[in-house]
Amino acid sequence: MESVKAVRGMRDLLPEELERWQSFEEKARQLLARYGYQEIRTPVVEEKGLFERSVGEQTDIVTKEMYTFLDRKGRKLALRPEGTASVVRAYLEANYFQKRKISRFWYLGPMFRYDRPQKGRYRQFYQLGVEVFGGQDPFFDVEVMALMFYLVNSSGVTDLTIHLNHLGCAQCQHNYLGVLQKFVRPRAGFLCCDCQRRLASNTLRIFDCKNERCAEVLEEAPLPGNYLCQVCQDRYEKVHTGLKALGLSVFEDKRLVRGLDYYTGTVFEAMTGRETNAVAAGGRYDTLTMALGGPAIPAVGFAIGLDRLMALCSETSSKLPVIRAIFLGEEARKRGFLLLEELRREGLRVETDYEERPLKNHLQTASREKVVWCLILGENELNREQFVIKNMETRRQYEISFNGAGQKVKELVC
RNA sequence: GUGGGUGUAGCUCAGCGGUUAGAGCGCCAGACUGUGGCUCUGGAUGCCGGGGGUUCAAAUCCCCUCACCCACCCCA
Repeated sequence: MESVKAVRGMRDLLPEELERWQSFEEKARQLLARYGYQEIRTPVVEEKGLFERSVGEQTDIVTKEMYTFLDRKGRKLALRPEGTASVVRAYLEANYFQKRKISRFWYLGPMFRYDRPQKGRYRQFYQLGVEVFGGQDPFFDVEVMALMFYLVNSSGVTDLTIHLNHLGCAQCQHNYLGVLQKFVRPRAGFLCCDCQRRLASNTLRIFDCKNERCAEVLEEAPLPGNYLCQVCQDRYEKVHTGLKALGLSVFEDKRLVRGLDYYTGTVFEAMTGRETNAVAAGGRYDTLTMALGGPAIPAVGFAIGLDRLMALCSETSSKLPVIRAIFLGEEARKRGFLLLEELRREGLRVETDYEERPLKNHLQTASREKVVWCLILGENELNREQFVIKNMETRRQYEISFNGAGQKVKELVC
């Protein structure tokens, strides 16, 4: 019979790998708490329309990468392809904008996109994201980027550069698009077919094209940064100097644009030396709350691609030392079982296979599995009301009496 | 969605029309009855990814399919 396998693009996170994830998540939670961010959990399933209205009806994400389906009542639903839309929806639905001036949220969870699977790209992937609502000041942008920087840093990936650009407010964007189209239209014939398509649907994205001829054509093209109004220009300057003041590595990338429609103003990506893909990215989206039927609330946020980040870092977690218990004889086994419970209550990690095998055999197994501490309990020890703790690396042994065993073992191994 | 590569033992891979499909590592047993990593001896391994075809004969050639990897695309 054919065996059942994980669905294409989906994968199991097995314990060995999860250790890295959990260790990172622990540090991330602490960091986020210190910046005053609160966790929010939104459903994996949303109305399809939510993403059409936020991510953008013409974007690839919405037109060809969403998992959509009808439920039994014929509702058009979708597995979320990203996190921001849901958080904005929840923020509006819970009326946070009436309760307090500034709201800071973070989330972590699976997102779904029907992409072709590749390294660091899965159909179910994980993002840790951050969103701030109610703040217009450029310091919010800086705060959020600093947080992104330090979060990524805490994973052990330290060769980070923030690529920074500013797309301008709605008015700047409108003005600039006119200029850009006037420039590109006469040269459209020289662009690749992907870019021809982008021209109509998502003009800004032509700057992302890696095709050499397109790059050549766009060499002379007007850039969004040069068509900013005075207010946007000032804001951009403040963001840039703010990041520099923190000593973060920043690269001003005048050609940086983003794939989601909702970005306005500041946009940024976290790049590492080893990867061409960004490991985290985000930006300001001051008009999104309105697009989803709410009041105008300025907001800024980012998301970290955890699958990519975890593939990059070699996190070493400080785990509890493992104590492997070995019992010789039935009496020792019975008494030992109680001893293990006692040690666990002290917070120690102890395990055993309960098997009746020669001591040599047990030690060999432990040695192969790189277990550092063995607990040995046989008749000899039982008669003296004690047991043996052996360090497999130094080969030293310690005799410990049952009385107050937990504390003594703890001192020894921790 | 487009193009290319790879699927053989638990792992890394060799075999590329012709005996019963191999190596290294790992695994199991023994030498060695309460003290391990070394050594020696012996042992088990497999729908050769799946389906179809060509052939006297297919892991090997052809077609289809599935999965993984790489690049594009997309994006974090």
